[in-house]
This record gives sequence, C-alpha cells and structure tokens, in this order.
Amino acid sequence: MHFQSVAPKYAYTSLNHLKDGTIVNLYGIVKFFKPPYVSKGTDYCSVVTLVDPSNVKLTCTLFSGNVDSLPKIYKVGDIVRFHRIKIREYNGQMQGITSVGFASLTFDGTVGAPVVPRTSSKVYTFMDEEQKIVEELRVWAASNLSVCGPAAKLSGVQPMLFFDLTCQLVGKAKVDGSSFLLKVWDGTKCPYPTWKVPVEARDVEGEKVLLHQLQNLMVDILVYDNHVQLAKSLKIGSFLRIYSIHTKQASAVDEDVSHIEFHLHGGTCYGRGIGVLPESNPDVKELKDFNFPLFGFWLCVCIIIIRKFFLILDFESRLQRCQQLPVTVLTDHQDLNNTELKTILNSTAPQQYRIRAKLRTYKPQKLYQSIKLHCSKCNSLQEVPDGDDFDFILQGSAITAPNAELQNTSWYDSVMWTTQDEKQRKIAIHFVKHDEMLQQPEDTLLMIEGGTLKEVWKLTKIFKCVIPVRSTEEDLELLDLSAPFLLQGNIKYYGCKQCSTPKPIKSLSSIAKQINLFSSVLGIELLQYVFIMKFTLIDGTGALNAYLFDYEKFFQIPASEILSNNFLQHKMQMTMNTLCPPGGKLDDLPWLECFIKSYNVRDGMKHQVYYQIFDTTVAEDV
DNA sequence: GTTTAGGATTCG
Repeated sequence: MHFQSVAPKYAYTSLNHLKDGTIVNLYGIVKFFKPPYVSKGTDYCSVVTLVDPSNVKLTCTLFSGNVDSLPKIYKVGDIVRFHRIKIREYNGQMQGITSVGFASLTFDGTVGAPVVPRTSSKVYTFMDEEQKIVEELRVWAASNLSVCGPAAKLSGVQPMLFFDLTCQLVGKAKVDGSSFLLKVWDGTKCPYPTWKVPVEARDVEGEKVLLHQLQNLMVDILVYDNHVQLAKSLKIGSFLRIYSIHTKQASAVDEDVSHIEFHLHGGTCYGRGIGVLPESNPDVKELKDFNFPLFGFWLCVCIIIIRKFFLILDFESRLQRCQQLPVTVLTDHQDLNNTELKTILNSTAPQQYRIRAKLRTYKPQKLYQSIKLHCSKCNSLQEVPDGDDFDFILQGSAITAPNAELQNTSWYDSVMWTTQDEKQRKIAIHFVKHDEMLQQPEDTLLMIEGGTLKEVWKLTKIFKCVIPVRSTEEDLELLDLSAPFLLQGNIKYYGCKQCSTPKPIKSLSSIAKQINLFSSVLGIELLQYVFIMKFTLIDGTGALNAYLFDYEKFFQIPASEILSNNFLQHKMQMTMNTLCPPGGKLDDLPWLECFIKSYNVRDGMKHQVYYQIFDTTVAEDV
C-alpha cells in the first residue's frame, strides 16, 4: 500500500550482533540507568544498561544538551527503542553512545500495560509491528529477569540503606554552596523521628499553608554536589523519583532518641539522582491515592489536610481556654430595693422584683439534663439528640452512594473515594469555594456524604463548618433534622422539625461565604441550646420556685458548648456547688441577689403564677 | 562534528 511505502523501514540489531564502529537501531530492557544529570562538560548525561533476549548486556552513554531528548526512563524494567546509536568497543566490551540523529522511545515494561511511547520526538514511527516487539520483550523480561520488590515508602523506610522514593516536592531551600534541601512527601508517615535540616522557615520556597500542614509528615532530603543544580530547578508541587537516597541513623547531642537522616550524596553511583515524573505516571497516580483528577491548588491543599487527617488518628485536644471560676451572684441594675419572698408570693403577677435569697435546692441535679433545645418560633423545648441518633441517621444515608452528577459544580468542588475496608463505602466531600481558600483552607465549608460519625467528627476538628448531606437525583439535601444540619467545631446545630422547611442545598451557593445566614437560607428554624433549671429560693419569710431559662448569661457558659466540653461541665458543677453546697446547713448557704419576674399561666380553669430569673449573672470573683 | 562518562553507593 502507498502508506506503507512512505514509512521508513527500520532494521533492529539484537545485542549479541553488535559490531564496533556501526550505527544501529535496537530494542532493550533497562537493567540499570542513571537519570539524566548535568555532566562536567556541556551536556546532560544518562547512562543506560540494556539487556535483550540474547542475554547480552549493553551499556550506553547518552549525551544531549536538551534533557528532554534523553530517554524518559523511570524504572528498571522499562523498555527502550534507540535509533541511530553508535557502537564502539571500550575496555574489551561493546558500548553504545549517542550519535547524530539519536532518538529514543521508552515504554512501561509491565505486561498488559498500555503500549504508549514516551518520547520528545514530534515524529516517530510506531506501528503494529513495534507494538508486538514491545509486548514480546515484556513477556520475556517477566520470566527471565529478576523483578525488584515494591518501591519503598516513607512508612517503610529502614535506617542504613539506600532506596528510591517516589514523592511530591513540597518545599526547597538553599543550605550552602554544596548542599540543597528538598522537603518531600509521599502520602505516608515515617515511623521514626526524622531529621530536620536547620533552615529558616522564611528561606523555604513553597506554599506556606502546605509546609505548615505537612511539617510532621514530609521529610527533609539533603542533596549534595552535582545534584544541587538540578534540585534548584525543580518546581514546587512536581512529582519526583529520587534514586538511591541514603538513610542514616544519627542522634544529636541534645536528643535522647536517634533520628533518621535522608541524604542524596554526590556522584551518580548506582543511579543516584533525581528524576521528574509526569502526572500520567502510574506511580504518581498511586501517590495521589484518590481516583479523581486534581482541580487546582487549593483543593490539593484540602485533600492533603484530609489525608493527613485520616492518616494520623491521634489528635491533641485543643487546650481549653482558662476561665475564672465564679462564686456568688450579682445583679445588673441597682435601682430596685429588695423584696421579701413572702411579699412576692402574696402579690399578683406580672411584676419584677429584686430579691436576696438562698438557694435551698435545684433541679435537675444532674446538670447535663438541664440542657435543652429551644425553638424561639414555636417556643417548644426538646431533648438534645445523642450521638447514637446521629450515627443511625448517617448509616442510613450512607446506603445511597453519592450521585456522580452532583460532583463539582460552579460553587463547590468535590472529591470522592472508596474506603479501603471490606465495606467499600463511598465517601464524597464537597468543598464550597471561597476567596480566601488558599490562605486558610480550614475555613472552607464542606459537605460530606457517606461519612461515619467518627469521620464527620474528625472533619469538624479541622474544618470550620461541616454539613452532612445526601444525594437525591436532583440535588444534595440535608439529612433528617434529628441529626445536626451543621457542625461547627464541637457544636452541633439542630433545626426545629416543626418550623423548618428544608430547601435544596443549592440555595447555599449564593451565600456560601456567610455562614451565619446558613440556617435561614436552608429553610431551617435554628434550635438554640438553653439551660432550664428550677431553683428553690428561701429568705426566712418564704420559699419560692424560680425557673432559670438561660442561653449563656447566668453561668457565663454557652449552653451550646457544655455537652461537648468536660471543663465547662466541671466549671458549672463547681458553680452550683458554691451557690448550693451539697449537704450544707441553712446558715452555710450563701446569699444570692437576683432579679425575678412573675407571670401568669392559665390552663383552662387553672391559674398559676410562675417566677423566672432574669438579668442575673454569676459573679466572677472568689 | 569536541567533551562530557565509560554503572558498581557517602563519609557532608
């Protein structure tokens, strides 16, 4: 056919038929290689040792002023096709060397992998015949060459050895004339303490947020001498394979435990060097770990934070802010005179009084039972749902897999992955876009589908706002309102089932930046946490039951925070113990000054006067 | 149409 006559026909020489002084074309399996490095002359150099089914080896020394025209070999076992390589004899052995017009193709050596050539040539011949040769070489290599084990990860490094690391460049810094620092991460955590090269944070090039987030995960690799020039030119965020890193166990004078140092020594022995991997590389894909395309830098940051989160399961609880313990009770306005309880009991309601009384007893004695949820619209009170309720609702919603159609919209970006366990649960996280994302990724509002109670809880530890959602056919929607519709730090926000009319999540797109508007936009009537207590007050003239209905003012503790905060619970118990010492005699009880108001409640024919404490705060002193 | 490196771990 006409087309065939146009394509040049290449003859390939097997490695046992090479002759001194010839220029040939050949195929080979990479047995050894040095990734391109800067030579002492004018060019880049790469040394490649090949083997083929004739079982003869050929070491080639390849030079080029353009690093891209050297073969793109990433690992031993890759298959190469060289065109126009010159054969010479050197030290009694055949040697390959670049000649004019040298060109190369490189293929993954894995049996069954797509046969896609890596090359810098714009034009090259590659047809069915060539594809067949590559596939045959793969099969031959699989049964005749020893395969190296899986590449080492940071999580599997051992002291005192050399290994290749596939990783991402997070930061870099100049150290001195002969060494350069690379800060890299491979998605895992080194089990040993790792060495930190003393470099000022401001001298490290890289994304500050990322460097901060990954400070305990990434490792410092000090590269020396001939590798410095290449290291300097590396782009932050690029994927690297660093060959023959030396792990050295050492301990500083002031350290009890030894640490591991990572060195890329000078020279190119054993292929020591640095290679840049394209994003299409299968090992890079594995490194990214998630089966989704990357959408941009800020999302990578969020993903890395999440990954960090799922990797490190131990968290230091935040330091509780120190708060002074209050003891007695003060009043706000001072214009009213004290009124005896007897007088109050004999008066008609409604009226307001200032009183001086002692707290004889109070209910409920178990203080956590005093926390309720209050709807200011319908005035209903309800118990705070417990974690089991939430877990049950999350489990129910996780049965439906995230709808792929609802991933990545104009106002949020999504990541989805499948859990590694036997349940193969699908989790989707949707990051609502906002302007300051890059500076403070933790400020991102996110929505989660398919998460467990533990996962949702952990996410709230780093991200400001988390909304649990599920997919419908058209939109994301809130879960049952027995579950919190929004989690902010330790606080779970609930909506009133009676008064809320949940709207589709897409309503959020317009106000995604204003978190305080969430509930109204989503059609949720927000339930507020309140303390409800009954105080029995006495003053020697009579006894009166007054209700405390308090969001925050009386105890100076937000009712919303008490259930998730042991410190605040303790503080509240101490306060009550001071106001009403357990087992205390009447004389031992402190005096309380407070405002109460009386009001009428009519239920059919029954009429009753109730009393409620207002404008009163527990004092801060003593 | 020259050199570079020519596989075989640094010693910081």
